[in-house]
Amino acid sequence: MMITTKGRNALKVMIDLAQHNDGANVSLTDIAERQHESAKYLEAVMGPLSAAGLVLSARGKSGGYRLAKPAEECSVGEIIVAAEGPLAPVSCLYSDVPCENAANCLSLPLWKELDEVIMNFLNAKKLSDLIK
Amino acid sequence: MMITTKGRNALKVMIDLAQHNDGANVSLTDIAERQHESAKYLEAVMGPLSAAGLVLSARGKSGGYRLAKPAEECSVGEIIVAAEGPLAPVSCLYSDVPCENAANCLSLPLWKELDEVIMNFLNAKKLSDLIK
DNA sequence: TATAATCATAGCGTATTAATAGGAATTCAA
DNA sequence: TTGAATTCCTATTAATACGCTATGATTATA
Repeated sequence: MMITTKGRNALKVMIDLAQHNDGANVSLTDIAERQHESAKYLEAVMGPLSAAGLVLSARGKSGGYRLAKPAEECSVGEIIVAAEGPLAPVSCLYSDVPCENAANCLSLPLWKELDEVIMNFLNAKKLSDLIK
Repeated sequence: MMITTKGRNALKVMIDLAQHNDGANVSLTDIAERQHESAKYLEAVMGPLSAAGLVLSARGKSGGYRLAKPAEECSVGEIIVAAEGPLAPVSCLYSDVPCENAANCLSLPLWKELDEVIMNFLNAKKLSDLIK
């Protein structure tokens, strides 16, 4: 599986934030209740999103999260990548140790193209497209 | 990862078969040697390809495998699907137990589109495109 | 100062994957 | 008819990733 529940839940949370995007902080407790998820688990989901600068977080009482930029400018691609890391469809791509046969591998160009096709699609989709 | 080494090796073997597609049977021992893989492991790779009708197999001495149809008519998509099963980028798709929230899931249409984008790309690529 | 949050870290059970192993069945050829 | 070459079948193992839970520390507001 290329996009795991981690990425799916990240998108779920971002959609929820986009639907309650009135400038106020939205707490994980609220999101968890609406989305039927454990708030504790969502914490793990938010970390990377926050680190990537996709959401702004505020600690303490009446804290929570909110979108760092308008939903029209936030692509599904950056959400998924933030949550899961580069989602290469094949482990050859983005590998620490490149395949020693890469130079004469007949498949590698194919995988690169596939990766581009996927990322182009996901980057073109914006959060605002999903909540219509 | 969406396409695992099983699928990658399946494609590798199919490329090798396409490069030695003179009507004679090609044994796994030969392929394994050329591709630096264990022949035993490749056996496991061939099973699904044979079951899917992508290759023809002949047992016994001077047996082996050969392509069931010209490389121009064999798509990368069918090879990968034969080797790995439906490669849904997200587990929601092609799941035995559909998500009970599917009816009002805002992400599901996105995942379906993504799956189409991927399969359209892979089905358009033919084995002959890779060996040029 | 009490409370409501985010942040950090560790752990566990399950499933998947990659790869190996041993042998059975089949076919051809000498 | 025997032997060698080959595909087929079924386990098994080791490693890894994933989903999720749990515990507590830190931070900021009311």
